[in-house]
Amino acid sequence: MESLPIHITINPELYTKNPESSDLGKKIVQTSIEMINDLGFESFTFRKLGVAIGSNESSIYRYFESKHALLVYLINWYWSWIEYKLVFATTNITSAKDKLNIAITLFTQEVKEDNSFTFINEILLNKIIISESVKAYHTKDIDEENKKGFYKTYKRVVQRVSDMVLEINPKFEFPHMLISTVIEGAHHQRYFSQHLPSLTDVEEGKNNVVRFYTDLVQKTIV
Amino acid sequence: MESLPIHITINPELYTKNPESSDLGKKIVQTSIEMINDLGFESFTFRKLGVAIGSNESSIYRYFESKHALLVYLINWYWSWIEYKLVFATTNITSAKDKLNIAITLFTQEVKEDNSFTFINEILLNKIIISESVKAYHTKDIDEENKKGFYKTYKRVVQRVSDMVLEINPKFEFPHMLISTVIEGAHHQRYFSQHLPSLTDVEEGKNNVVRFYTDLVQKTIV
DNA sequence: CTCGATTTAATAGTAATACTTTCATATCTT
DNA sequence: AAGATATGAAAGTATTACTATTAAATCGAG
Repeated sequence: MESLPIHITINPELYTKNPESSDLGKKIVQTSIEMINDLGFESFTFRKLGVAIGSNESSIYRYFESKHALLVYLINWYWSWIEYKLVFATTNITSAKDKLNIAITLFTQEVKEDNSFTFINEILLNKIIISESVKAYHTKDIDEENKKGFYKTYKRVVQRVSDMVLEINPKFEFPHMLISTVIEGAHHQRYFSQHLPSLTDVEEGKNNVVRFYTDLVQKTIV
Repeated sequence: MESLPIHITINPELYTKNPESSDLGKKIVQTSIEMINDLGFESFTFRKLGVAIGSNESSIYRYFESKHALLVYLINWYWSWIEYKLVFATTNITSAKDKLNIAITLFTQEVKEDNSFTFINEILLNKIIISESVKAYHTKDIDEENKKGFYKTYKRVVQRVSDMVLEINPKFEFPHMLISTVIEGAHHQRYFSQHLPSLTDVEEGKNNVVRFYTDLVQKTIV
């Protein structure tokens, strides 16, 4: 699975010029991931990115109209990638319970390998999702952006897994709540384990996040 | 309970000058809550607040060193208030299960009344917690601020309720994860229900958030 | 290989933000 | 009434998040 030369297509509304269409574009995305990780989203600027890649600020603006737009692009890329992994990993598996467990693991485990079939480092991107993604959708423009389809990929992933829940228990009332709780919850737990450890029970090498949410889902949907 | 003239004390590290010590200070806090709700945290500025209260920007800086500091103050006020309600509502209740249910309800229900024993509107403050609180602790300075005790109140509330979980099932491995998942999850669900409804199953007047999390906790800790 | 189109770079500029500083004035305290 | 403290007014700074203009480099088609 990991080495297939797949290609992730991103909704053209999410960029001004497709960053995949040029070396500069790829460099922008690739380096922005590193810099957002290092500096945090607030301290990251297009000016600094320009300096880092030896390119001009104004050139970056031809690809993304703002750093917010770039973050939204990255988030969409991430969810497209997760969706691909999800579909691939659950194809030909008949048991709904097995499929659901695969999905929960995918959402809650730490990303530890960069498949490098693209210019995007998935380990770092996962870290950005954990630390910065809430900033993308907690803005005053959320409704407008949602209308434009900026969060479609994420919503589609939640829908797919909610359907698995309903396959197991068609009477379960809150499948979307459950799945979005697991996804956002797992991100928070990873963040807390680094910065506010007394809010969590994560222990090195014990896979607690995956175990906790897997168990929680199984018990809740009965 | 609601009409007791209680007083909430805030850690002095969280302000430069105590806003409760003057009319101006109270007006700053009171009006900032309204403005953050109206404008969102990003568009809210001390300059705008100064205009709104007919006071000078520089005077506001004498109370809070930045708008981030003000947000952290508000969050702490909120958690102190919740802690008070929690302790009050669970005193003299012997059943650990009952206590836990009271706590979960407190965390997940919408705040609908402003007790107005203070200058703070708790309905609006709850909305700020839902929409903006993640911005307070998703910053590069989190570790430093955590060391200074900025998030102590929140952590103490989580600890109290984790202890209730352990009272019911002393072998449960992940009490902190469970409680922080419920708290953050409930905030997300409220936010999603307004802005990204396909990520949730909230319905008007059906109390779904409370029901979902109450049920989830009961099943998970067994 | 060259002409025209496209892409990128360089430079400058703008409005707003998030403060800081200084000094004057008002108010409150004893 | 004097001194201390709180607030206001005004100006200033560095940075941000862009936009605009023009020139240079590069690329692709005939």
